[in-house]
Amino acid sequence: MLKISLPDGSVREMPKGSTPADVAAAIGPGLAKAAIAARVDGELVDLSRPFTGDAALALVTSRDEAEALDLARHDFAHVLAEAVQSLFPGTQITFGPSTDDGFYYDFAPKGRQFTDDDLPAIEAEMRRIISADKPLRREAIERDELIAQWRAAGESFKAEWAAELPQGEELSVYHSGNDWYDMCRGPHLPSTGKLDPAAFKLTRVSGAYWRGDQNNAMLSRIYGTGWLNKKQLEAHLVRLEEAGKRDHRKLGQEMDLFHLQAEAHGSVFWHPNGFKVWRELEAYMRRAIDAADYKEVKTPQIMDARQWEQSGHWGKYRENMFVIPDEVPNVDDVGPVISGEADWMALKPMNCPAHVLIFRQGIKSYRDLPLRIYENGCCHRNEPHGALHGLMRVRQFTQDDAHIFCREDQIVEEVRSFCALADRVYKDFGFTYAIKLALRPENRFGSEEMWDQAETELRHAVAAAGLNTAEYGWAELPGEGAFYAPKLEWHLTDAIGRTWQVGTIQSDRVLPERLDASYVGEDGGKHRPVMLHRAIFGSYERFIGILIEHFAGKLPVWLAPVQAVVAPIVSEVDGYAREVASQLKAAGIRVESDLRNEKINYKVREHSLAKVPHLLVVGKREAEEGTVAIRTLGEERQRFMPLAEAITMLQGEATPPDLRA
RNA sequence: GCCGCUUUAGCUCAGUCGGUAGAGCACAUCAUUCGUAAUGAUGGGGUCAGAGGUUCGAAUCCUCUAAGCGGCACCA
Repeated sequence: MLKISLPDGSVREMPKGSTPADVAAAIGPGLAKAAIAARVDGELVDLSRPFTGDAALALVTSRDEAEALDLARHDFAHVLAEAVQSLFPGTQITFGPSTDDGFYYDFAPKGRQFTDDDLPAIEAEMRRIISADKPLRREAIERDELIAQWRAAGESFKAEWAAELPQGEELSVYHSGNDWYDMCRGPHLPSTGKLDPAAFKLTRVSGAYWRGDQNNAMLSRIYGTGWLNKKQLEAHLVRLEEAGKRDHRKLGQEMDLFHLQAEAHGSVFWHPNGFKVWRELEAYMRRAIDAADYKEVKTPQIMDARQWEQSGHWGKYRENMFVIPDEVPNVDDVGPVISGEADWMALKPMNCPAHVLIFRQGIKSYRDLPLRIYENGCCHRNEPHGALHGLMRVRQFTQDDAHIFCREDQIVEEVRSFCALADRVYKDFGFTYAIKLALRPENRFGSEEMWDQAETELRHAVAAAGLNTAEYGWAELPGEGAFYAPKLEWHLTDAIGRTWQVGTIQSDRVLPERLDASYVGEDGGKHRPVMLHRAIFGSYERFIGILIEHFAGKLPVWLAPVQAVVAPIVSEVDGYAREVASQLKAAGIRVESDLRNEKINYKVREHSLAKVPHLLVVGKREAEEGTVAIRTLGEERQRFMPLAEAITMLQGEATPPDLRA
């Protein structure tokens, strides 16, 4: 007999060969029905997996939501694969995991790729398989035998994969009924009928490279979202819809902030409203860097290719650079082809080399360090076309970029104080964040010792700032550093839980070396400074995009392009409305007046949709009393107050957070 | 760059079987002076993304190009 201990401390004796399902049945029919998997000695396994000895057992039911969701999504992926192979014979299966909100499966289709139009039929077939309540049965199988089976079945991707698993390893396949199986580690639900046929939806198709490598075959990926029940699915679809309403591209158009067009694709046309937000951010950042003893500079947009060669960008980054010939073209030659030998220039993709060139002017002493050089640096990068996305990924952008030149022994303190500065900034905008350390990538400059040292310093600095904790989502990301330095990364969490990588600080010894930056030390000798690359917003474009989505367009008053609109009810009080507007303007409020011959309902609607924070309505009563009726965005009530009081209130709200008492 | 889809008025979109382009909003003019999410009437506005092809005839079918969207890959 086996001794099976349960979470409540009790122990059950079970015959050899029995399974978690047998224990569930022994406890009661209700539990037997509710159980979907088992945790045996901490490991999640099938209900039908026989015990191999005495064990601690915890039965998993749909109340264990995290496990249940993952199991269900994994099963949905299998059902999807089975459905596709049944509808499209000859399609090869490859790989299909669960995701944060559902699942996907990658197929190598026969003939053509799948399209959205295929989804309804596949969904219907999936529902049929679920309704058929097919038992999911695990079978252990020896590796070479499975490879032979996959080859015989024409499943070359599966065979390739199995062939890379260790020789002689026992693998497992899961059978769905008697007519379909897939290689899988498991575990799975006992049968397809445990899935709710109304709790999933196929959402889109896309291409995906086999094993994520663009040199490999392009597969056809089908995405779905999957849940435990219909209610959860519907709640998820509502969340998607809400997220769609925050889309900065849509809000940017509605609020007349900016536009993009084909003739300058990947570059932003900032409209007057959008640029007001930009200017407010720029002013905020200037106050921050002035207070932190940075020196602001402005450097050339275009530099000679030889300079980029020396910095290493020509070798490592040229694919992403806009390169132009350095010659005055003969007017007659200016046509589709520019021929002849040309020296090359390139638009800067980064500001760092230019900042080193400023550092190099004149002799620097150790007394000058740390020297913090800041620039609102406009960079151009020729990004892969498929990567462009609204304000989030553009080809021309402006970074809040700075480079701190310092001695080795100043690194930890500089990084620590940067952490404090970044913390202050993100809190001013209402974000929480996580910090990650991106470690050396494969494609890199510099020695192993240098990377060891740089990575260790950043770890120390984060520890000194007390940020290497779970609270700050501390994690290390192997292989994700820049080609010249490891990076600390700040990942913001927005109002609906999405994360955005914005800020970074990187400790770099490569560029000072390549561009021969040096300072005179206390010993009178020449020394190499370390260069810390750092940004907080990342880029103005992207940061504004994130702000728009975070606030769903309802920017805080200090950032709102138009902070208040004065709207008279009858034209008789236009004069008073003008007076109100002019007093607000004199008080530094970004105000507009809406004197159009429209009903107040119309004006309320229009300015609400435009997300103006405060609408100041004035009628005969207000004009007589010298008051205003304030309607604040998102509220239906009105507040009546004397004009002077309203001005004080608006001034308070319009004060940037760093200037508040 | 790769896979799929899309592109019609300033915006959102309709346009059947290939027969010569429509709505709402916006805009303009006129009327209306109104108390918190759309006042009414009238009017102007289109090389149907671009190029080529099939056809008596193309927004519609085919090819190419460009851009956009969703992913993949990329992301200092």
